[in-house]
This record gives sequence, C-alpha cells and structure tokens, in this order.
Amino acid sequence: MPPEKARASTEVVHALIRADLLAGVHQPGEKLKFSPLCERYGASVSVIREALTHLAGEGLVIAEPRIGFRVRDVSLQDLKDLTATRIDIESLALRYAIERGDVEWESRVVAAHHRLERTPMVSADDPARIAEDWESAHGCFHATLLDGCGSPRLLDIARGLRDAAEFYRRWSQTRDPDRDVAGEHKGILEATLARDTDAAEARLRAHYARTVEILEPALRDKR
Amino acid sequence: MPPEKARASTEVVHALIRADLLAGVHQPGEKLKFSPLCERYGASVSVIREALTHLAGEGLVIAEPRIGFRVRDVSLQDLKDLTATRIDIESLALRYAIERGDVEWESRVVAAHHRLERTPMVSADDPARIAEDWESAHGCFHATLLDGCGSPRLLDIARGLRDAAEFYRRWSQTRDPDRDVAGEHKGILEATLARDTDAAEARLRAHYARTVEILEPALRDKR
DNA sequence: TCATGGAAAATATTCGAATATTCTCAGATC
DNA sequence: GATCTGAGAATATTCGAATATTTTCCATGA
Repeated sequence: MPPEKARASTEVVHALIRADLLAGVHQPGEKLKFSPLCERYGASVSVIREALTHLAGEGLVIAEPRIGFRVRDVSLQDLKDLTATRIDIESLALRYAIERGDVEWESRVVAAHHRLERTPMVSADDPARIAEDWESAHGCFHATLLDGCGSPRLLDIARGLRDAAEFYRRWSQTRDPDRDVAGEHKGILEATLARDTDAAEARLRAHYARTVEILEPALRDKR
Repeated sequence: MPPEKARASTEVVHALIRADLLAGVHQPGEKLKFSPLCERYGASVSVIREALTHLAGEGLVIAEPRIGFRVRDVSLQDLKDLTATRIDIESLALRYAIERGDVEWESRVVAAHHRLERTPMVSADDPARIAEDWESAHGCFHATLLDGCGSPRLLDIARGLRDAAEFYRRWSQTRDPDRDVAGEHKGILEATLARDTDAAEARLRAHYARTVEILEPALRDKR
C-alpha cells in the first residue's frame, strides 16, 4: 500500500509505480489504466501520464499510442538476450574499471562488498523473501564495481540493464539454496582487487549465467 | 518552420521537437520554455510536457524537476566518451552480426550500402549542408550493418548512441573535404561480407575515430 | 454459424484554467 | 559595498472537465 501523500509530484508517483512494478504489484503484460492508478496513487491523470511516459523511457512499461500503457512483458527469450547483453556490457565496463580505477575506487568497492557481506540475505520476519536491504546492497556492489571505468555513457547503459534484470529477479523470487552467492561475490572482488582482468570477467560472467539458470524454469511457460 | 498541424498529438510534437533539436533550432544547454513551445508547435502544455518527458528519456533534453527542461549540453569530454562507447558497442554488435548474420541480412546490408552510395552527400541547392537524404541513408546503412546480431537489447542501445552522435554531427556541420567517406563505408562493407571480423571492426573503429577528429575543433571552446 | 455494422460504454488524450514554485530585482539592513 | 528580504512577475505543475478514440457487445444479415 503506497503511503497517502497529500501532494503528489510526478517524481514521487514515478518512484511509487516503479517500486510497485519491481515488487510485482502490476503483472507483466498487464494493462495500466488511468482511473485505477489515479485512485491508487492519489494523483490526477496528468501526473500518472507523465510518470508512465518516464517509465516507458526506462523500458519498464510500454506505451501504445492511443491505446494506453502496459507493463513490459517478460519472456525467456528476452531474459537470455538481456543477460547476454548485460554480461558483454558489464565485462567491458569492468575491464576499463580494472584498467583505470584508482585507489579511491578500490576503497569504495571494498566498502560496498563489506556492506553486502554483512547484510543478511533474508529478513528475519519473512525468510522466503529476499530482504530489501540486501537487494539494495547487492545492486550497489555491482554498480560500484563498474564505477571506476570513467565512462558516464557506459555506466548509464549498465544501469538500465541492471534495472531490467531486477524486474526479472524480483518477479521470480525462486532461488537455489545450494548456491554460494557470497562466495561468488568474494571471487569477483578478489580478482578485481588483484587487477586480474580475465579472472574477474570470467567470474562476473559465471555469476550472471547462474542467475539466468535459476530464473529459467519460472519462465518456461512464458515461451 | 514546422508545418501547421490542426491536430497535434504528442507523437507528432515529439517528432517535430526532435527534428528541430537535431537541426539545431534549439541550442545545446538552452532552456525550453513552455509558452514559446506551445506557440511554435501549436499545442497545449500537456502535449509539450509529454513530448519533452519522452525526449528526456532519450537523453536529448534534460529534465530539471520544478525548474523545467533544457536542451542537453555538448562538450568535448562527452563527445569523446560517447564515441568511445559507441565504438565498443558497435564493434560488439558487428562481431555478433558477422558471426550469426544470414544471407537475408547480407542482402539488406548490400542494399543499404547501394542506396547510400547512390545518394548525393550534398543537396544541389545548398552545397554547404549535408543532404537530409544522405543523412538518412547513412544512418540506415550503419543500423543495418548491426542488424544481424540478433540482440534487440544491444540494437536498442546502439540506436540510442547513434541518436546522440547525430546530435553532435548535425550541430557542427563542419567536414573534411579530403576525407573519403564513401571509401570508408565500402571498406567496412567488404570486410563484413568477407566475414573478416577483425578487419571490419578495425575499419568501423577508424571510421568513428575520424568523425570525432573532425568535430573536435568545433567543440574546443565548449570545454 | 459467422461476419458486419454501429450505438453505447470505457478509456485515452487534450485543453485551459487554477495553483504552486522559482526567479527577478528593487529596497532595506548590516 | 555586500547580503538579505520580500513583493511581483514569470514560469512550471497540477487539476478536472471537454473531447476524441478505442473497445464492447448486441442486432442484423449472409
């Protein structure tokens, strides 16, 4: 339930809808009608419209002129393409980061990893669901890793792909209990700090390939 | 001067403003105020606002909440980053295209190149300005080249970067009279058809590096 | 049974005005 | 002289109603 805001700016509504999309409140492919959204977020059509246009730019919703907006659909095919693209882009950025990153960047990576390592993956009250804090620390670790590459354009592309991947990840909350995610992160960190480009890239690649493997069964029926 | 449209849908206005931005009607960094835009495009604030929000998603304008919108600024630093990123992304896509592209794709590349070759670079009436037809054929050739890669996500990223580059290219209409652009395109085409990945990538890389060299002097004063 | 047409309902789009915010600049204060 | 203040102007944002479009669904005819 979104908090009742007396004043609803488009930014706030954009963030609320975005959070709801990632949380799975609106199903993939579902039509997003104005009247219900206005009621839910306590805003007029104008601000809903602007928020949706913004989200369409981010690729989370699809704008269909004169028909309306719908939640972006998911498919196994798209997940594979997304993951492959993400691996290529992040490998590129990580290589540059390892090549160009300074000590200040290194420290931020170590800090982000430490935070991730010390954040419990599941919350105490709902062990079936991945904790919000962990999701945040996880995203932050991967973003910081690439941060040293020095290319705003490349980082922007990587951020967009991460958002899209998060959409999939949150939508299907399945996970492999045998998987040593912490170990994978540690491996990436160590290879990066050792400035071992090939090893770091291989580990990053394996990390994401694992994720798609886990999500695959949940998408089997979606084509 | 934009054609007087009795009915102004946001799509039409979006396309008009976009064309004007690429044509340099609105200067980089300039504030885009609603009243003048409403008058110029014959639309109400709502449709102008939606068009600008859309353009902000494409990165051509910058949205500053509660302050308004402005044309994205240009800088030498950004041009260099953009070009480097574009080279990396397009190299990646071209490699995949050469690896995976079928005969149908090959034919489209040949066709696009033929069209580009037979389109005059400058129009008869204004030899100082690059012809609209040529710009279009040029963009189409480069897009088709990557088309065979089979990754919608990667193609989407490449398209965004091409748009950004076009913004720079059109803004500064300088060009090098000694440059053999047609030869460069032919070289890329031949290496691609020969499925010589390394040669094709090297030629694509050189092609874009040349472009930044030519644009550089015009941006010297912009930092 | 299936296709077609065309009201009626549902819905998206657009508008212009009402409101809120930011900017400008003259005057006051230190 | 420099900085603050606040009224007024300029501007962006938000609203709800008016308009246009799409969808639904039932009647009609092949």
